[in-house]
Amino acid sequence: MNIVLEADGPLDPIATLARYHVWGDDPANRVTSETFRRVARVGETLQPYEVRWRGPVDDVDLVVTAPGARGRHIEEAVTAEVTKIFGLDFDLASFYRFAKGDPLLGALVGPLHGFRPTLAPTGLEMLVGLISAQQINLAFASACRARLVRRYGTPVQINGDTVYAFPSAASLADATVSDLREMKFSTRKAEYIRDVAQALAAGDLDLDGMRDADNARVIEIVTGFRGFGRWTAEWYLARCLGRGDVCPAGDLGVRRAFERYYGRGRTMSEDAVRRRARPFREHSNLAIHYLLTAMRLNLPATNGRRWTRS
DNA sequence: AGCCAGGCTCTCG
DNA sequence: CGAGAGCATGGC
Repeated sequence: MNIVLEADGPLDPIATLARYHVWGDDPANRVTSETFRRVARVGETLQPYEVRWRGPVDDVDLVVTAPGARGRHIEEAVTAEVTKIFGLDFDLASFYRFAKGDPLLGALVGPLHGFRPTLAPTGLEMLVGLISAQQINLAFASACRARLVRRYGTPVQINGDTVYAFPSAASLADATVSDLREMKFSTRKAEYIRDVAQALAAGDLDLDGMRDADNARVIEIVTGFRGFGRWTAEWYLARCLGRGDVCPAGDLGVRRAFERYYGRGRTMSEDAVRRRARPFREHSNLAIHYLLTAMRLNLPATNGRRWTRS
């Protein structure tokens, strides 16, 4: 099976996929300088696929090959995953117009032209990633998550590479706390992962149904589970559901980025970040991802001009 | 050595 | 309620 997806607006695949390796390799999302490889879980079927890209940043085609794929629902599932992973549904043109009105964002969008946030293809993968990342440094979080993928996922070969299908809810629901502890999760995190997997397997948590719920309702549902606070729920909204009007202001990285770019190096409280982000409105998600990426790449706070409060 | 890392829960006062 | 301890491990 061979699918070509056209990006609507600019797309820089390397910058977009960087999150899958900068804090450690992800066995479920394999990135090279020319390819992205993953396994889609479609019912009982494990469908490996490879994505390559061609053309300039402003006119990129994604070429998806899925060896052995049969059936329309497999093709639709793979297309849906690629759309999320490459952030194809984000409206960059609209964001770039908005950014021009904010001198600071305006200076950052040039160097990051075509960068898009990746969206997690499945809710379970997002939630497990978020639990992994709570409180600890991202390299350690990535290592824990990778150990979990290798232990509970399923290895699949594609073009000489081994990619792991992310574990199913059922397999994580059967995991014991002591098994998960071996992945270096804390006892509590092990319980959170097992519990949310059991809720999914039992149908007590309907992640698909949350697509139609408003932000407040999603936060209410997610934070109803032990181990899931506002930070987790807001990142879920931003990086899984792709909601534009979300700012995880309590996030350490987000706060540091705001302190550097909007706080002149002075510390900002979560509430201060939330207030400063309010004018971003439906562009909040893209704005914070551009700020976080600018921070990671150590881009200067201004473009030779000084930002002044109006 | 000790403190911090993209949090959250639980326990006290 | 608000503050503070505890969690697990690795890097500095």
